[in-house]
Amino acid sequence: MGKNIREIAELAGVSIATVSKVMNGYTSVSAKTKEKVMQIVNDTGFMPNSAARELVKKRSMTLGIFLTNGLTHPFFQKLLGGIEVALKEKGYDLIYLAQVGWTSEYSFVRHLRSRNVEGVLVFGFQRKDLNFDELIQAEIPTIFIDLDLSGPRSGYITSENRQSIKRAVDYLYSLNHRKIAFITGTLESFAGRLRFEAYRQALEDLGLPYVSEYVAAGNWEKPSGYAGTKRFLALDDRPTAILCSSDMSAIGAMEAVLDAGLSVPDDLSVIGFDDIELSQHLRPPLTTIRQNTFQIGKQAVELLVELINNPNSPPPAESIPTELIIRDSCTICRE
Amino acid sequence: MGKNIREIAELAGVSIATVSKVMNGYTSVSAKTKEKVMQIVNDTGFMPNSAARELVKKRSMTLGIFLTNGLTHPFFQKLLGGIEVALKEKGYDLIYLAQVGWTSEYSFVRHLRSRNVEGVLVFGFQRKDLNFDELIQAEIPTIFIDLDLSGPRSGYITSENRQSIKRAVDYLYSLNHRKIAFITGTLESFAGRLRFEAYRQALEDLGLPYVSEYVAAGNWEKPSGYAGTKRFLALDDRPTAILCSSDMSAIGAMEAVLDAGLSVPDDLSVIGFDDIELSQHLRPPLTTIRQNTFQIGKQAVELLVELINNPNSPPPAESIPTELIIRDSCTICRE
DNA sequence: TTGTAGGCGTTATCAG
DNA sequence: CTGATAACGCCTACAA
Repeated sequence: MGKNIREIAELAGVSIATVSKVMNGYTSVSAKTKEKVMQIVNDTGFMPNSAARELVKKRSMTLGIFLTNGLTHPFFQKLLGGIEVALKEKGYDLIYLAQVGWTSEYSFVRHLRSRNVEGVLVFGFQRKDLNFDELIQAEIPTIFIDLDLSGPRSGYITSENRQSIKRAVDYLYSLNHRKIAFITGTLESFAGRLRFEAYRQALEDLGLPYVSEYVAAGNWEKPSGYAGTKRFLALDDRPTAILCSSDMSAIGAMEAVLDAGLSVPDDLSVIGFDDIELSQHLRPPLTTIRQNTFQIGKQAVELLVELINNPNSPPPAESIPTELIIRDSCTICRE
Repeated sequence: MGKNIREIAELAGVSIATVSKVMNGYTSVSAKTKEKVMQIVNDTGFMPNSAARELVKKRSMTLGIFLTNGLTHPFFQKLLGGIEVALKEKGYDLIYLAQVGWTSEYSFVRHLRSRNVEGVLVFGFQRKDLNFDELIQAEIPTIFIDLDLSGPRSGYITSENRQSIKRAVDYLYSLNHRKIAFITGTLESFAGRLRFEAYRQALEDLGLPYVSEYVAAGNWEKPSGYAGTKRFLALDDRPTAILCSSDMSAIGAMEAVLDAGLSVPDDLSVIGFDDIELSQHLRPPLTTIRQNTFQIGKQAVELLVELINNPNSPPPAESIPTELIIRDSCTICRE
């Protein structure tokens, strides 16, 4: 069934070395022998055993992926799409290690090494989730997605959070809003912190006061948006717009407004962050900041491969631009 | 950095054979040497090179996965949860072969073999999509998910479509509905056909007539649900409930009802199939049939491993029960 | 242009 | 109980 290089060599009437040369595209093979070998190779469907090749070449053409389990967020889907495309381009396969657990005796890093994984993609984690030091210190090329970690052989990639938030605040401002509330994401996360900081900064840039009542701590999820908004609505001096750190929390915000007998956008404008599939189907369709998730995935792989091939390339720290998608959840403030 | 077995042997002052024996849990090693070796192993973080091991043992402890839309498949994430658990249990890793299309010169099967993949999970395909014969005939252990294909070394696993649909129809019936419309999934697909058949059967079981105007051919997607429902609404004798083959088409159905100035569930009850994340956030929250995706993933791996380890185990054909999640999109029919 | 042979890191057989 | 040593399938100097 599984033929090996020796059998191919025999069938073609040449030596093993010659077959190997043909398979690896060496030029020092006469056209005639090359053709003869290829003939056999195609007939038999021969393909070199990757384990054997790995052993001698010390390259597995395999990238590892390490993600939080159970994350069904649409964000990850698109990310994977981008990863896949780049994988094809670069000729790598992707292995998912059913880790025995990060801390166990057989650590993740050991597993990676044992599998000869050339590089790793990490996403869905927050800084405090795990001790990534071991991975970084192992100097296995690594790209963290949405997590600002780096080391001699690792770096990160993320959406341009700062600019995005600023643009959204500016947009609201241009719509005459002056009382802009904010619902944070998880503040333990890189993106959550950054977006919050950016909100404060954007306010300051516009000469708007920072009002702590206008900020609600959230966790990306819908209920936190709902709860925060409810609190905003109970204020004497209500905000006129709410900027949310995620679409899901924006959806919660919209529901809270609705449940209070008010309208989006007439009584309150709402902006989300992500542009998940659902957002365009909402009523009203949600104005939001679209992350170029596909691009993030694609570049993550490209950066990783660069890191692999170039041992002294500096730790990457890439930001991917976002886009403000204007739909119908914001309107001019008439106050 | 990456120590090999020889260095471990030297450090421990034993032969490589002994180290190997310790690593593989042989009993023919004295407690003392074993301890000494383990000491070094733990200190150095040594783990045998899997490529070398693979070469001699002819087992890669690797399972492959093959998905329709690649990594982007919507259910992949959910499936992965279950897969991961079983993977851990069984000690396998999962590899995604990105560098190859099904039809290319270097076929999928060749890649699988070259990578020494022990078994494959196939997901998201319809029968006509590809010629799976090559895979089946290659006798590489395979589990098809939601596709009723099998061979000497392959079988399938799926949700219990029949029962699920029957339960939904019965539920509608218990709510006094007698005119129950149906939006099909792609009829080329295994699940699509089965669900449709089950709908007819359920009607018959209840002594309800089959009305062809109450059936719209869909393709799982939202627009097909929208279009079908629009047609239903134009009927003189409108149905009072719509059973959809997927949540997405149910969402389309709900929108069509809304756009017609009617209400769900007061004017029309709607049921979906899948219980995607989005469904609980709809207004009204969608009553739907939840697939136990986790369990499917988990069992798929378990069946596969069984197939791998037991060459003459019969082709599996497993059905995983579903659950009717009752939310607010159905109500009692007052006609 | 072709072939020979050593070595990649392990496991497994078989003597000691 | 321990240790040589021959595979495993392939790549790559080096020799012919």
